[in-house]
Amino acid sequence: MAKVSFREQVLRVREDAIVSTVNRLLAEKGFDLMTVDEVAAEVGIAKASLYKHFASKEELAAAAMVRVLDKASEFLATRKQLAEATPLQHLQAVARWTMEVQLAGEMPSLPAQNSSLRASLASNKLYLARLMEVSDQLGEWIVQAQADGALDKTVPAELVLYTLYARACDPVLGVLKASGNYSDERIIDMLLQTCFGGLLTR
Amino acid sequence: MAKVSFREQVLRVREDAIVSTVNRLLAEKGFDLMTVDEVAAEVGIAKASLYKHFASKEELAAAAMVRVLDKASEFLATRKQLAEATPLQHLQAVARWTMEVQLAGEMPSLPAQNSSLRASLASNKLYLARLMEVSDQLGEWIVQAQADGALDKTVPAELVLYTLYARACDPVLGVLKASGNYSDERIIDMLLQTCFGGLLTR
DNA sequence: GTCTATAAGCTGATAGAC
DNA sequence: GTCTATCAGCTTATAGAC
Repeated sequence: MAKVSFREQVLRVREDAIVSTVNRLLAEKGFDLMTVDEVAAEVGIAKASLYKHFASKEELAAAAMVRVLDKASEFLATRKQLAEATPLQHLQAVARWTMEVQLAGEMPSLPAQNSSLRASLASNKLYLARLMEVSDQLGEWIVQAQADGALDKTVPAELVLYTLYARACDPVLGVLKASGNYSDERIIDMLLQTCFGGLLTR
Repeated sequence: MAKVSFREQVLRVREDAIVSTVNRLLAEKGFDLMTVDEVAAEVGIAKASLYKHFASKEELAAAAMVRVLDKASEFLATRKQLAEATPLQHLQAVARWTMEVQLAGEMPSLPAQNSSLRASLASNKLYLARLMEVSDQLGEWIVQAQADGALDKTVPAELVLYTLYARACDPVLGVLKASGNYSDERIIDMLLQTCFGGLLTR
């Protein structure tokens, strides 16, 4: 019993090391340029051993996404404690947090559109479950923010949700950072402004 | 002389057929899932012949992007004839046009972030030249729209530009279309609203 | 000469033997 | 766990057809 538990713990620690490495490489180079050989080498195990833990390169990426979604869930939970904050403030805080993660180089960058990954993620139970968990919490705040008049009621709640997700992996962040003209904080402030306030003069 | 001209014309027609096929496949399946074998087969030429025209898979994609940018330039030119339209109306018309192209399944879908393509495009003279051409015209309208008070002056012009480009390949369009809840026109109207007007109540 | 067909080299993902 | 195939897909080389 204790032996099994210990073995399981070792496995969990190793998987954790794998996912950490994958997360970093995905943020650095993206899914295409990350090779499984590279992951195995950095973790310090054989490539075949990797495949004992994860059935495919796609599942590696999915595991990284699950971890990020878990971190997001944590963040949402801490926000929920703040009784004095409005739903809109929660949503803006989440958007800010996702951009901070991205600019910190900790957001896995996956091909958004058609790819082998898309199909794989769409049928990954664990990923979908975490995504729904996060979406449910965000959806709650979105509906509340629309009810209290902060968010535009003519925009469907699902579009608001997708828009927030899109900001979490917005390539514009990277372009602005690469230009070197703005601090990370300024980039995030500007993106929040265009996302919530739009491009038009208010 | 006439012989050379004829030969050149044949080459141009063939390249046109290649780029058309590549454009369609990129829109359908994306860069990753498009294979060079597939392109050659659909065009009806040998793969080796393909490599006479284009040196790599990346250059095939670049050629498709150049074509789209040319179409965009044409569109900008026709808009410029409309003397009575405001700069803001021009910008909104362009954003609408890019979304129409995307929903019509004619927008090449490339991996936005880190990939072999990114580096290749960044050093493709022809692509960069067309991109700059389009950006210059858009930049003119952006500056004018900010000057006449239509666009928010506190948003740097370059961020406005990047935001418009991002809308041209926004994955949110595809997600909304896949949901089946909205017509193409409604999707575009909503995206225009959130892009220019923001999520907040006005 | 240019296009075609074919095949072979290379890299990277995946599966199986040990 | 490692080591060793296998397979797919990009790229290049070779040889023959018009």
